[in-house]
Amino acid sequence: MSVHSGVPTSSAVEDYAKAIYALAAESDGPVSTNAVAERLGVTPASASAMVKRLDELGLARHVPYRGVELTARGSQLALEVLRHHRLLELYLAESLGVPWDRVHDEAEVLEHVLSEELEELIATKLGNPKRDPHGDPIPTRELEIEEDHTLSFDSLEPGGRGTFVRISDSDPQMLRYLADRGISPGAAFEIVEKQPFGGPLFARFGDEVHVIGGTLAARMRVEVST
Amino acid sequence: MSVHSGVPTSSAVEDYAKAIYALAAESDGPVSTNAVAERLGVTPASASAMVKRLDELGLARHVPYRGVELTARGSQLALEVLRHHRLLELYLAESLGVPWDRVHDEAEVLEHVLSEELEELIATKLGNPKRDPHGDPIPTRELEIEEDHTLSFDSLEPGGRGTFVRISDSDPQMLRYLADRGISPGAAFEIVEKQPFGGPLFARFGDEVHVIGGTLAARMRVEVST
DNA sequence: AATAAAGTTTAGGCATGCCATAATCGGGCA
DNA sequence: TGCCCGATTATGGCATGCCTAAACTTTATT
Repeated sequence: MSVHSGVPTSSAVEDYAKAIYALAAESDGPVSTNAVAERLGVTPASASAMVKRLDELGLARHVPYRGVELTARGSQLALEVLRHHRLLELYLAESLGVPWDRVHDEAEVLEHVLSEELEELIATKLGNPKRDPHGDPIPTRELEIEEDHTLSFDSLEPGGRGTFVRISDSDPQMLRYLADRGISPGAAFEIVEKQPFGGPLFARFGDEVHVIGGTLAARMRVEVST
Repeated sequence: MSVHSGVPTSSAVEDYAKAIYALAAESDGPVSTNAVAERLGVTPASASAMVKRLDELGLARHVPYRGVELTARGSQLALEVLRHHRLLELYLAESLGVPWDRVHDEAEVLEHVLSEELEELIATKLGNPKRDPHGDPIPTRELEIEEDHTLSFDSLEPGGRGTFVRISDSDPQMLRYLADRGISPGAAFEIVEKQPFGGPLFARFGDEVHVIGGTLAARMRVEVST
């Protein structure tokens, strides 16, 4: 049990704050209890109870049957944990050589336990980086985070060009799949073709044309060239 | 909740195993429930309940009114956690520059959360060290630990010579106190004088004679020169 | 508008792990 | 032998965090 902004928080509370933060970013407006439950792999009943607790702790505002929204303090907590998570991912990969697709799970555990002192030492050692190995932005010490102006890969149309920026870090298999094909954050591409009816995209990365569809295409975040 | 040797263990269980292991090493024979309670800062009632649980888990054998002893599995668990703890201490000090007297508290938390994979990477990075920064031996991957043939500093008599090996790692203030005076593990000394009635010892470390008594002298472990 | 489906919350339980109080046991001393 | 004190345990309580089942609200369909 640690304390952030005067609020006693457990791992569970931190995970809920993170989940609500992430869901709110994906589709703004209040977040449904069910969505939270699904994301965390608990039953809706459990989520409902915890959401109520976050409300009582002043971390969120919950209107029954309507959804949850984080308060300023709740967002702060989420960003604090996010900073821990992403710093740890980068650190584990760079300093300890943990494989790219394993860092997420390790960080998931350590993030709740990292002291401010260690956070600071790690950030300094890494040179206060702005992005983790998945390309996700790392909140600053002051908990400011770079705004996301990426699009999902599968929202692009033929002829579109851009740069692959990141992928949801909770999908190590996707990371490995792309890495195996030589596609990693920073890779430039051009959409060659798009199959209708939710079909895959054909995109040129360097010399090769790759076929990418399904959930993978939906989870890939890209920055379009103007 | 992790799993060691087929037994599901929580941080609490691991802490109890560690405590019993340490107490058994200090004075062999079965360990009293009360001693465990005191070491962990819980009431005897709580310790009694947990000791019973360790028994049920097959980690210890507890004979009411007689005391507790770890089983083979229990010792294994304790050594596993000890290995985590000491590797972490060394790693934090060496790779992240955490001050010598802070590493214990950080390691105390992280030891319960360290994955086998990370343990292995850290051990390799450190070159499979045999001792942590306090001079305590680190159990091997196979959980063998170097036998302790040290004596407590205050058991020595004038004329005795030896090497300061380590100090209980749960006393950062003692560590700092000694470090401030230029005394660290490996330092050779000779006992100059010993005050009677439990008084302090006068010992020469290098050129200087230091006066050391009380709990500090009792906690310092030394190796005597033959 | 009535009803069905989907989403949400409440009620009741279970396990962990801590505490305090109070009953009980065991060994030493008179 | 009997008594007392300290160690041990039993009992009941509290908080976290998860579950299932059942009740309830909202939204969609007919």
